Amino acid sequence: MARAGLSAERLTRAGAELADEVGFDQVTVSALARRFDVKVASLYSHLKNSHELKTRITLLALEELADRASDAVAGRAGKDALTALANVYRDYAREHPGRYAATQFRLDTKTAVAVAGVRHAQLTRAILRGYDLTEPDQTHAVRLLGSVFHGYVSLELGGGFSHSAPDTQETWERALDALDALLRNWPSPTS
Amino acid sequence: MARAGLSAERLTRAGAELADEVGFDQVTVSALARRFDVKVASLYSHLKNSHELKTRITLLALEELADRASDAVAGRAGKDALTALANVYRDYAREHPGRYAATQFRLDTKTAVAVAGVRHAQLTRAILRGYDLTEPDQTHAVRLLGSVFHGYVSLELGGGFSHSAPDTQETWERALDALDALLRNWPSPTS
DNA sequence: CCGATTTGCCTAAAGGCTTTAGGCAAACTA
DNA sequence: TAGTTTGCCTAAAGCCTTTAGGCAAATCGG
Repeated sequence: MARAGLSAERLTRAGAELADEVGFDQVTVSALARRFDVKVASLYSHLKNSHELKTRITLLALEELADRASDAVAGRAGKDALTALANVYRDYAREHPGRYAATQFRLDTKTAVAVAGVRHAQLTRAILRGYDLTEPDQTHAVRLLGSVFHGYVSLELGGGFSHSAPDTQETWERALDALDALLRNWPSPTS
Repeated sequence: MARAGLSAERLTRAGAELADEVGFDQVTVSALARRFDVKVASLYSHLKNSHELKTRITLLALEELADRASDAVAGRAGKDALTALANVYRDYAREHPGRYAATQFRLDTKTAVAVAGVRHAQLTRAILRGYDLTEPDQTHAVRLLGSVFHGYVSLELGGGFSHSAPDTQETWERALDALDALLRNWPSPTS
């Protein structure tokens, strides 16, 4: 009986594709086995359990996203960089909804979160070089940008801005205008 | 054999409590049956299926949240209202993580989304009366505020701002300062 | 080239969750 | 109080996860 050539990597990639097709929480070990035309138990030689599969997909997505983001901000600054980074997140979520959903998966491996999370934070921090912010404002700004990107993308993906006027594309552009203006003129604490 | 006095409402409330205790996606018909010390099949007289249970919990959470938000913005304006509204979302998420997670549950009943979503949008719109924005900027601002609130709360809840300095409370305050400044000085399109 | 070992996928089976069908007794209703 | 409705039950089927143990294919040492 010929071997299927399974491996944790192949399973993870296939799982990511599956997630994009049917949704991240429909990704199951069974479904993946069907996709490889293999018995379910066979996957357990490569994966500890269902949770590990999801974790791996999450990490894959976070890395892909960070790779794209790195490329996008390279050689850009200021609003140009801001827009490029923002669009990476938005486009990735639209192209790969399942993988994007995976990035919201709660990772228990604290270190894994750290590794992936830190890389994204650093990218965001990089685009702030074009603006005149010092610590701790820079950190506040990183968090705010992360919130806006993630929040917008999630709401749009989830149908939160249900097809009403004006166009969401326009809102997106105006939101980036607004963030740019904000970063160029960051307010001091009210206290 | 004494009756347990089940009903869709009681099950929904208990489901919401369960969600806060063990997480929204651990809410199962079985777990709920155990909680009422009743056989699983009994719940199917009150609920069409597992999906309906989750949908009901979602709607419950959205309403609770909107109720709190209504109270909070009543009689306030400008930054005061902005802060009050923002804190409602954040506090609710912290007090009721499971219910808050439920609000992200994808509702298929388009009308239900509409009902709940519209109410929240209107509340956000209400606080914008204290600022000088006209359409379509008002809508853009509503969406931006929604994104920030949702994005921040999700990331904080998911451990995205992993216990690093500076304090997330400080970031939250500075983010609200920033949004206030932005709304008082909303930029015109770049184009 | 071949026997020994490792590795990969398989069968088998147990346990959990969902959902449907049909039954009996408690609670309304007249 | 008799009849009807309603609520919870037992039973059973189907799908998913996970573990245990087996056989054959791939790999390696002589």
